[in-house]
Amino acid sequence: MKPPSEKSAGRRPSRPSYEPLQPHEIELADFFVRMAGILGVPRSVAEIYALLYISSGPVDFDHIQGRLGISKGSVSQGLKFLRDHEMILSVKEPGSRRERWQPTPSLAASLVALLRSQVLPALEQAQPGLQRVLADAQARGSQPEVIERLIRLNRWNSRALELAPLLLPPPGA
Amino acid sequence: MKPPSEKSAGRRPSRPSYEPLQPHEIELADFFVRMAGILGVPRSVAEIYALLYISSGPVDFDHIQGRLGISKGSVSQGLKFLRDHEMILSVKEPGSRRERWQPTPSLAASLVALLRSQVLPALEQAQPGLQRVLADAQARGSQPEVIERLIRLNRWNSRALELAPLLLPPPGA
DNA sequence: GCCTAAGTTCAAAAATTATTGAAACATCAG
DNA sequence: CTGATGTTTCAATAATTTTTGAACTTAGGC
Repeated sequence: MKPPSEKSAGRRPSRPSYEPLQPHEIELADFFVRMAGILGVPRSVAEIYALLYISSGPVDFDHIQGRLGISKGSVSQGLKFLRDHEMILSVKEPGSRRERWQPTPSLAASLVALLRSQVLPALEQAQPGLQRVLADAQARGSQPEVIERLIRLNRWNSRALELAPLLLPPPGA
Repeated sequence: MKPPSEKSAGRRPSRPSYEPLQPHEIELADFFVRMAGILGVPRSVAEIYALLYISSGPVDFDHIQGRLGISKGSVSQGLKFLRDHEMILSVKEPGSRRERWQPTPSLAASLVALLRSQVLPALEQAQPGLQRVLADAQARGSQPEVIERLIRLNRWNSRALELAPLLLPPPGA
């Protein structure tokens, strides 16, 4: 059913063969997967983050692929996502091209950044449109109730855009 | 290309034929669709909400189906979702079985409720698991760094659960 | 109490999103 | 330079989610 003697043996590990996640690691991964799901972040990305989160010290590409049992492509894309959202950091070793990854210090900051990156563009892009919708409704003499709703929506949008930069400035700070 | 005289004519509208969304309505719908997308709420649900939001007075089932050009099933499921999350209210007319729908007064409250309904169950279910993961890590003498992370994660979870009821009490208030 | 309008359900189809893996690319140790 | 290692890309496939529509249920007007 499976090729014998996968783990021990003093041979050079040309294809190292990684252990699958342990029960306690799976538990944590499930938690991250669920939370990520709420924001539409794919399972594989959450699993990668969970693995880094519960590992002592930085983890490299092949370990991630091996322990999670996912493809190179998924690992690459998952790391890209986490990198882009500043949720992980790479630690370069001296004599090796290999990158090793660990979570950024603050999960809270990571989450805020992630939310920002999803919500802000939507708010920004919507701004002119929403104003137009309101003007339109006023021009065509819609019911006061509708006008009132649209005014509130515009106010919300503006306030959110004003507040956003305070939450976490885009570059450094 | 299209059957002539769809709109006027004094005939009884046995199959009323509804207008598709106007440009300004589409604009608003797009906004809601994008925002909903962030939380994984389907397009059709967001569209229904947008239609109610921009309409003067309550809207009935057939209007929703007609104006959005979607199936009965989608309308039914969409309304169920919005009902379940207390985002819409029905207004019953006297001599008719037909229900007519309008948004609840506060979109803000609706959003908070929606978030709650997604996040809370995840936090609650995770609680014992996360505690177990931490205990496990301590038992097996993991790196202090990992232990520290897991402690913070547990604290977060607990605090979120404590704070949640304050945000919006489940029944009335 | 029927009978029909109003709405729901749910299995199948369509649409969307995530994952894979092979080929292309980039980088740096030698 | 060069070659092998480490990573990315992306078209194809797999998995998941959403929508449809026809059959079913329910409620209330007559």
